[in-house]
Amino acid sequence: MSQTVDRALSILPLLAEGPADLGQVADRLGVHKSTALRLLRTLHEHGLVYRQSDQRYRLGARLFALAQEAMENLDIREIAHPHLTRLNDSCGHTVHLAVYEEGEVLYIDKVDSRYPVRMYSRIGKPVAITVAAVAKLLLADLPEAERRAVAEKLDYPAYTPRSTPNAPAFLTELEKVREQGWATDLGGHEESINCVAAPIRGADGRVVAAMSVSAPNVVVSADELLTLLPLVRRTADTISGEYSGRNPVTAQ
Amino acid sequence: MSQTVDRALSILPLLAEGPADLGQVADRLGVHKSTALRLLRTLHEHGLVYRQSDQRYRLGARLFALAQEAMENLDIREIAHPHLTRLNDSCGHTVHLAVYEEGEVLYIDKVDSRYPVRMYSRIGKPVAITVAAVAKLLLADLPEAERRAVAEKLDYPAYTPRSTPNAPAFLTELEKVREQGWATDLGGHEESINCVAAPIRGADGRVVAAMSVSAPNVVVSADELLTLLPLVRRTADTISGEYSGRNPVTAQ
DNA sequence: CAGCTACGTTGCGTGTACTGCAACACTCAT
DNA sequence: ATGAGTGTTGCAGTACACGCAACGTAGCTG
Repeated sequence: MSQTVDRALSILPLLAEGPADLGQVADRLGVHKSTALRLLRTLHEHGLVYRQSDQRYRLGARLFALAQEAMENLDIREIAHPHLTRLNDSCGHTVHLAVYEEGEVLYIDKVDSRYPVRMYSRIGKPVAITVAAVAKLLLADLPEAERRAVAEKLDYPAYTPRSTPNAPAFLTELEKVREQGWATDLGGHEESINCVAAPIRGADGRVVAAMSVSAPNVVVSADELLTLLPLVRRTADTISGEYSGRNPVTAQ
Repeated sequence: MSQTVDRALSILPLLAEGPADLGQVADRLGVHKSTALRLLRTLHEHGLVYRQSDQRYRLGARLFALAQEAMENLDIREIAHPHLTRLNDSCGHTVHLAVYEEGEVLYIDKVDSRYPVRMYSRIGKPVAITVAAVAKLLLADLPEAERRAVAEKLDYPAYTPRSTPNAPAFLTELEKVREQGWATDLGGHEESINCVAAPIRGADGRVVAAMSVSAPNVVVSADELLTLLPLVRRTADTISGEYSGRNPVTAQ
């Protein structure tokens, strides 16, 4: 690995915490000011950092544009989106699409026609991985070894009394999810929110993404939400079929 | 600036166009494969690129998280948001918030309660800078020299017959906008869409952001939309006041 | 206003760490 | 099997990134 690049890239998460001046950056990197300056200049030239009027540095605009383009290029999202909106039309609840990447699960799409939700507050943000229904599906499909490794490394925050408490409980839950081919989150993240989720598979049967429908208790009970399961699974299967290049699938 | 970092960062926009394999990256950088490999590995370690199952590289998840955090740290957005939603409540149209940064104008917030718009398709995306009302306001406030320099460098795509045709036309338009303290886009980007916009100023009077209300012709005529101008300007002024720390924030 | 400190910036010699080469390992087609 | 196409590794030479020290410029303080 390249030392110089490594140092330069370490600046980004540092600036993500908030603006910093040259001295602070140099200190936290453990390098001389002149070195930090050169790195910052290079980052600046690529638009990844921006120098605000008080001369301090913060993350730059190009970052948005890149994240943007990266998102647009995810073909799963492209394919899934119309199906997600259609599902949303017919049930009215929030629909999420998520993928797994290197120990993290992220939402890559969301449809919610009812409320003016600030979408970017979730898209791209790591999911509550130990409780979210989509996370369970994505992790359940990992190879045994990796699954256990990831499960061991995670924190298990007790969002609610129903949150997954620890790694063993999580692993047995994943096993169950794996068997049944779908997952739920019943008040595990927020007391009053329930979700049902189904996997989207590639041509080789591996899970490439997962989608879920979420609704608060006050609108529909958990049991009522579960009646949507067949519809969710059918939608996921349709997307799977289209993603694999097969003709729209009628299986359920 | 640093050559190594420069090369590494050049990989990012390259991958933004779509996934690429090692050879392609090396070619487009004009370096040896082993060099490209080392750079990619470093980027990978920082989560900025991801290696998909077919071994090709694409942009990684950390990018979203970073863009995310950068966004959250923009205090203008924080302050403006409740005012934007309130404006949206009272008029029902789409409301945008945008800032200028290094030759680009970007939307950093958007409220649209009516339709299930895919918000992220605009947030963070560079604005049609030659025609958008918010862009005119932001550019109009630049120092003479910079304004001209930017105007000269721009492309002037003819989105519609009413699009700004060239740099001189743009500069006179900016002059007008500067004088009157507000701006419009009447079908300059999309034939049937009109916008009115107002500037948000910092304590020193400089324009730090701009906000706009947009609506299609079929809903309200351009004249009708213009009747909203006082409301838009009042909202912008309120935000300006709060941003400058003048008016202490009152409980909502 | 002089003197101070704190900060960003510049030029330069030294030596590190980045580069490109060449050889290797591997997967697919033919 | 054999070949062409990948990605990967170790190594020697040298470009280039590093830290130093000196300078420029603010912003305080007496």
